[in-house]
Amino acid sequence: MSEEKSLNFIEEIIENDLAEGKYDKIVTRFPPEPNGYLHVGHAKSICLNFGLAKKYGGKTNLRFDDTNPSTEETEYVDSIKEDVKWLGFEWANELYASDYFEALYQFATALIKKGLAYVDDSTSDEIAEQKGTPSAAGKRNQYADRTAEENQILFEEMRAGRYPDGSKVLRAKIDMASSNMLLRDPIIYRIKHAHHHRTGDDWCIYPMYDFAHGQSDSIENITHSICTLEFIPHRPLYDWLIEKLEIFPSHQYEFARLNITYCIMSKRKLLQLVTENFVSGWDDPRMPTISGMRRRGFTPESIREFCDKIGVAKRENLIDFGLLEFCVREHLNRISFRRMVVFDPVKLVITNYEEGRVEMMQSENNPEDENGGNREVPFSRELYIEREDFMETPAKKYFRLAPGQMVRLKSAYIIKCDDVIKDSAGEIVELRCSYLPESKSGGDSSGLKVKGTLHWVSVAHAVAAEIRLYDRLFTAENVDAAEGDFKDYINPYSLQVIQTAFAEPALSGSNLIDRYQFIRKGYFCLDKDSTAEKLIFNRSVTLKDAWAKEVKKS
RNA sequence: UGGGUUAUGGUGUAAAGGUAGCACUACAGUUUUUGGUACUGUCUGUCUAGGUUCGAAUCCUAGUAACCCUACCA
Repeated sequence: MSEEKSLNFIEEIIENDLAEGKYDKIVTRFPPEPNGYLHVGHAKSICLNFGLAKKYGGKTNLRFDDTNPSTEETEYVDSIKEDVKWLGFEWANELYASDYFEALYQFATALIKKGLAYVDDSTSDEIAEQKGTPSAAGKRNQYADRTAEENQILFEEMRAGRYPDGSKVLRAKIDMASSNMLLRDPIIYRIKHAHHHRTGDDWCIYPMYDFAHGQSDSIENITHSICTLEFIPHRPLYDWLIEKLEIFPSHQYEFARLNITYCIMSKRKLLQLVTENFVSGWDDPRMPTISGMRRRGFTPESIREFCDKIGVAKRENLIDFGLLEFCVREHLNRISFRRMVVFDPVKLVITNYEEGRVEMMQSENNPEDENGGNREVPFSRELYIEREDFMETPAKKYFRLAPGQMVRLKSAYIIKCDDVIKDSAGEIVELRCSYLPESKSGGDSSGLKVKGTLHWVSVAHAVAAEIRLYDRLFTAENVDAAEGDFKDYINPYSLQVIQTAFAEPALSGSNLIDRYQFIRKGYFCLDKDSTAEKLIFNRSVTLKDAWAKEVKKS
């Protein structure tokens, strides 16, 4: 059987907890804030949280962390649900931090009663000032001395809308001298007279992250609350609140977020790319968003495989984008239909092939799939081949077409180039070739072996298509570490459009879910911009190209 | 002389005192009607300096580096 895979540190913690009988079942959650679209970094978290529950027989909630009405929208909620589902996961419950606003308010009241929270009238500047710095302790102000009764009344009045935004906050009373800034009497409620996408105008005070997240975890009996490294300093506060509130003890564990070369993973920056029109939208195929990758033609299987391969640990990492591409190719190779499309055509005439004759050639849909079947490809006297597949004076080791040189036309005949026709500018306009009738695919009795095989499309049967080729969105390997503004590193050539490529007729019936390999070109899928009149294909990823490497070397 | 976290090939990630392994990348080859796929092989690594031990990536001591923490964001 398969060798047992080593556990990541979170799996180890869970297996220990389970072995000790700390829990019967584990409960995890995926807690996005609905203020942007999900990206591949979220995919890592989704695969982790849902994957753990699946592996250890537990469940996972989808919980929207919607405590800041000024940045959150229903559009984002909808996109997040769609993306999680598309990735192949099912949540046990669809929940919202805003469902708990009343419970959270009661928790705050409990803290006030215990003398562990107070209403502070200071301005935000004053609060920042009194907070000190990492190396200098903060100071408590006179508001911290208010009685529980006074705080209770003030907090009720805050809720009732008696005070304007920013005039008062509720703070936990912990330790202004703590070396952990988050324990220096953190703000847990602020006044925001803002319309919330779910609770409307019911509230004008909203809990802060630290007073919502852990409490929501606790309410849902989350056993393992998994987040990223930057929340490590929040853990003492997370634990403090649970302890003082005497509620279900959820525990927080932190792992390193995903970074990928030539990508940005900050929602703020991605939003900027969208609003400033550097890309066509959140689902632009160049975006590292789940919706972008979906439109690009990446499969959920390949993204899950990627998340599995990158592992889970606590050290900062920068994953090679090539690994994602590898996972995409690996899956697409198994499932995609092979088709022929010529991007940059040059006409090829087979002089000894009868005019008007058309043969339907059989070509396999997928050599990786024995049961994949064949499709028919029309062959005739006039064809298009790729301009780069001919060289008048061939480079060494070039085994494509050249004067006097023979190649096979994929699933058809072996041909030989006899003549090159140029226009007055010296541009090649036509290649005149002859074919070997006895070399037909499937019944080749020519005895000849040729090194090159070319893809082709019959001129008379060609279907026009637009092709969109994508390259990395940024020119810097580590965009976040690069000097200056990230927008300075946007790759101006990240999108290249081929207006008119020529496709074999089988492609005319394409639909959005089909995946293709355009032979010798790469993996492609239909774009949603396609119409009945116009086919548009996105390149998901190129094929590995040994010849390109060879050329680069010299 | 603030606190916290992390250091293993080019990139990730394993090894819980006992052969430094796996994947990607790179390179070389075999097969091939895709210069694809598949297959085979090769290169490259324990942050530094001491110490404990028969034996250290792992334990101890002292350094070094990177990242995080001073939002009424999450």
